[in-house]
Amino acid sequence: MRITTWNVNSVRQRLDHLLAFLKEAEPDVLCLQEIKTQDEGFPRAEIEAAGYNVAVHGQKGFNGVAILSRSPLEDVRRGLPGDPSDEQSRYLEGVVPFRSGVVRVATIYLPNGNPVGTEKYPYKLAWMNRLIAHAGGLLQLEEPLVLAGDYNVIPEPRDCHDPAVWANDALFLPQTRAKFRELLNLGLTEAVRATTDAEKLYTFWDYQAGAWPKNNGIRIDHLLLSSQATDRLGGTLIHKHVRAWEKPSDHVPVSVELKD
DNA sequence: ATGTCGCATTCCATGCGA
Repeated sequence: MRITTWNVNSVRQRLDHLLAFLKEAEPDVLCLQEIKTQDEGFPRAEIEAAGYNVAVHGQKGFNGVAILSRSPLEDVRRGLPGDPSDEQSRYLEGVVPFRSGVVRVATIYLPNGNPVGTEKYPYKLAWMNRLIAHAGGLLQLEEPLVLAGDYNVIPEPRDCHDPAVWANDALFLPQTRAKFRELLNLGLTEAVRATTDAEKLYTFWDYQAGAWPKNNGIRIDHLLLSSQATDRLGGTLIHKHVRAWEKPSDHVPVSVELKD
């Protein structure tokens, strides 16, 4: 089965691209981030007409996540546990059938954290701590698990065009990358790096300063797999051509294939 | 490292968050 993550930067602005991508790539599950709408504004009918079930955790204006699935979603949980006062919609999980059992899939929009020096960076680190705690609990289920999303983390220097530019950025600070490693060290496998050592693999290109034509990108959209999912890992794909579509998102979809 | 985009409101311009 194919599981894909995509930060669409407004699902309503990107509906044509979304429907074209579903038809082209035929993902079994598509995790969306930055839908930038409340649940009522989500284009549910159009997506259901394309053959997908929908689970949404929306928010007015910013953030917002969703999971689209060919099979009905079960055990849907909205929001990341650990802070009842957190009102930002950045996490949603559910399970879908896989082989004789299920695969659990989460869509994640991890806080950006910039500007560093404001309350935004501690919020990012606290959110990562909550994700680590929650992922640890999910791993105890010992089932195939895919944590997919926009992590707003550049894991290593080779994951950006020019590391010097990002040295003091919340996406690349040593503390950010250490937290990301802490998550991986629970026993998760980052699917793209498990399947390729290629250089200049990016998933995001800024709208500004000609970043796309200069291939001045960063790799921040990741799929993290439990051991039970990693055992079925068949391959990964960064759908780079989508960035060249007219009026694109600044992120492109990233897919993992799990062998049936 | 700033050549852009999308959202909301104060609503035909500006501030905010990427």
